[in-house]
Amino acid sequence: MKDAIASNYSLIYAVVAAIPKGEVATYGQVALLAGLPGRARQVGYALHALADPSLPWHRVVNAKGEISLRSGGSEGDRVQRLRLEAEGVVFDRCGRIDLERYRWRP
DNA sequence: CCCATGACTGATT
DNA sequence: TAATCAGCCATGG
Repeated sequence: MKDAIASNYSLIYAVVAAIPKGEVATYGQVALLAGLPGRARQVGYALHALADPSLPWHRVVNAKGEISLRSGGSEGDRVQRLRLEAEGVVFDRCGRIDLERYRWRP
């Protein structure tokens, strides 16, 4: 899977990198902006394959405004929340984000 | 080529 | 608000 940069992933990464600090975007949102409407799943797949710490992937959450847990039992989910809180994003008691308030609107 | 899996979404109940 | 169902498609075996 070395051809990741040769696929639409580049576009996905570009969109993720364009998310303003303190805001979040859903997978569907990223997919749409990346020119892949309805392919939210592939966006998640792309992020799963990603391993770039300089990319603000933590600003990408699912449609419910929750942190998507990934396989592997990584600590990523925990880090994601901490990073978002560090940017001013507030989680409710259920660990969810108010999308109406923090959702990125380009 | 076929099959199973997956950081998902949206409508419906 | 939460749970369920069906649809989406790239990736790997």
